[in-house]
Amino acid sequence: MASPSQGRRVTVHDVAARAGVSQPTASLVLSKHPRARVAAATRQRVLEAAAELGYRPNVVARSLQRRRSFALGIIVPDVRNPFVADVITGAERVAADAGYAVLLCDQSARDVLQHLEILRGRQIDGVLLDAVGAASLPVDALADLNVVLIDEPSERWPGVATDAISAGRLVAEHLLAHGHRDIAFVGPASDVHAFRMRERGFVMRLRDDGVRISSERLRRASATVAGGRDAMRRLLAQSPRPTAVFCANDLMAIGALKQCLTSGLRLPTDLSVVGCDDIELARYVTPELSTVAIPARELGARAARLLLQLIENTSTRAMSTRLLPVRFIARGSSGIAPFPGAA
Amino acid sequence: MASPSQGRRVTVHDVAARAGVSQPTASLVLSKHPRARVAAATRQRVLEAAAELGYRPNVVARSLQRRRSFALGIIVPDVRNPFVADVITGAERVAADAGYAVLLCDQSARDVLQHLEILRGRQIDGVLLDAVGAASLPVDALADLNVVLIDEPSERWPGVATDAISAGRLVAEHLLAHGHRDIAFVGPASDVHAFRMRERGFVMRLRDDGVRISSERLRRASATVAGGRDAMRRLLAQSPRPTAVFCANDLMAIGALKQCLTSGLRLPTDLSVVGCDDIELARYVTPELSTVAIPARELGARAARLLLQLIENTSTRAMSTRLLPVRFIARGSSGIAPFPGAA
DNA sequence: CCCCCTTGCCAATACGTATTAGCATTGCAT
DNA sequence: ATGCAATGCTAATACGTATTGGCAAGGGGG
Repeated sequence: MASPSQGRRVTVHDVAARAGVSQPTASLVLSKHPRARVAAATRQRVLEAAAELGYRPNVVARSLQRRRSFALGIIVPDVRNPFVADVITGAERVAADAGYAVLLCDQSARDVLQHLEILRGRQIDGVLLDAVGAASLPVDALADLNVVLIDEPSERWPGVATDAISAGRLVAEHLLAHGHRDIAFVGPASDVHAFRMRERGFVMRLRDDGVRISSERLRRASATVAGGRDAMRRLLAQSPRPTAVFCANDLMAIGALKQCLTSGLRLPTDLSVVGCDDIELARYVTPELSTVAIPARELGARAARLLLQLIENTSTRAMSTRLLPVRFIARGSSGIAPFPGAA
Repeated sequence: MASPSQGRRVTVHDVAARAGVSQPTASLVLSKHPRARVAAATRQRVLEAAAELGYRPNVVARSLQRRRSFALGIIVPDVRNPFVADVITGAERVAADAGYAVLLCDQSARDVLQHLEILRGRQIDGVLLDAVGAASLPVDALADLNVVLIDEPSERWPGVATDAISAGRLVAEHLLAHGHRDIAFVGPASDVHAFRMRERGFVMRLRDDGVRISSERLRRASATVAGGRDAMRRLLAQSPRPTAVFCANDLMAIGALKQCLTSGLRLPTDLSVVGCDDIELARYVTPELSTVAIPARELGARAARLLLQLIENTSTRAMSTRLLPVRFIARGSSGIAPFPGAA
């Protein structure tokens, strides 16, 4: 059994010695594909010795030799965003099942370029980039790295994304169908593709019906509850106020919704608020938040699978970024537009 | 400048060659304490060569030699819990500033023991265990590892914790002061210390005032919104129903609160609900959630700092688990007990 | 002027694993 | 018997860095 806590860990050499074979032979048995040229009896002895000594391979040494670390990095804007947490969960699960470790790289701790340098130094096998403005990175920032972009389609790197344009469009259609014409949008100023596309899909679909969003109604805010709250405060100070507001993610929407209640408005009677992501808590605010369901876990899981394929070169160079479908979910925070001139 | 993307990365040997010194000398300059015995001119040449070649040390090789990986593991129950995400954020920040990478180990991907084995194999320098029932682990599971327990005081391992007993007590005092006598508790069945202590502080303080929680009023549920919602559904099915409910964390409280609204109850008129953690969203549900503020970021940050001290042996064997203070926050979800017999 | 001590550098080795090339041994067909 | 291929193992080396011990050169005190 495992030796209690000897000062020194047990290595292949120890196993080899106990099994009465050379180190390479032990290594062959313990590391390689099972079809390696080793006699059955020998293999048996090595495996027994390893078990008896409680041998655990030293991944660091293995990494040095194989020039592979069996670890992935995942760079995210902020773990505290529930959507991001879901993506991470999906990715970590897949990575773990494949025997890979996950290095968490939060942009609130270091910026992207620093994270990338660190990951390079650690001989990381691949990197997942979630909602990083990859387009705005220096050209060679991702050079010679296995990279999968999450929610950011690109010609240059493979990725997995959601159908963000549709997300925006679905919200627009919902609001138009409920008679809204004076509509506001709240979104981050970032160059994150998913946010930009949600906005674009939204704006374009509205335009198709002759509805324009005035610059007053277009509010930039950080992608957090506080950001949504502040943006909504500004919107409510306008007269007349819009009859509907689309926030680019649920956190902002929840902040916006809260601000409405604080200001004494009733939802959806006085105003409709719609978010995007369908984080779990969207169902738990009052009124429940209308939103667009984005398969976050699935997104993370697929991204991780794609990255593993790239790493293991199983891929047929499948650079095609497939778009995961999204689905509008009508809940209580949105409804029929109030009679014009009510503000 | 950095070479674009040569097949081979630049090593100390390359730097040494370009600087016209031996590899050990280059290594000496590039790795060691600045007071190493190297002539100023030589050091200068090496540094220049390194800069010109864009040298980045290979952390894997360094780890093998130093038997240190400059990486920490953090084992958490679930990244998707906002409280946990906050802890992680605090810890990662400190780790990053000290040059350590963070391996995320979510129990939804692997169980604790597996994570620990993986971390061992990676020659991890230390492990943060957040809300893991460390007491229930096999005795030698943490042997020869640098470990800091988060929110789980122990004689055997150093840790950082919050004053969970006080958290429970404060809630009890709040409810008692508002005239509540028929009180329920919702908490997980887990052996996580913080949860147990919140419960104990709560129950004991109530008992001091002669208030007991009947077994009917003591609901076990998973520490999620869904768990809180279901538990509350059960409580509301009881007749009479309690006048106040304390949920062991905010997620459960938000679920419980939502269930009340769904059932047509008004808060806090008909029922008081109190949570614990003060996650950001507690302020954004309606009514706003009364809760106990727990300094999650600080918790993570301190834990990481303590762990780094252990690793670098700077510590004066400070095993004393200090309790971070907590603070009750009264918001709209709790108030004066309804007139007895209203249910 | 010699000795010793300091300073500055390098040769050799270690860390633990994986891989390559090659040496015996065996079995089989000629 | 003899050549040849397959089989089973090992010696040697590599991965990139850090460390140990020691060798030369220089400087100061006797």
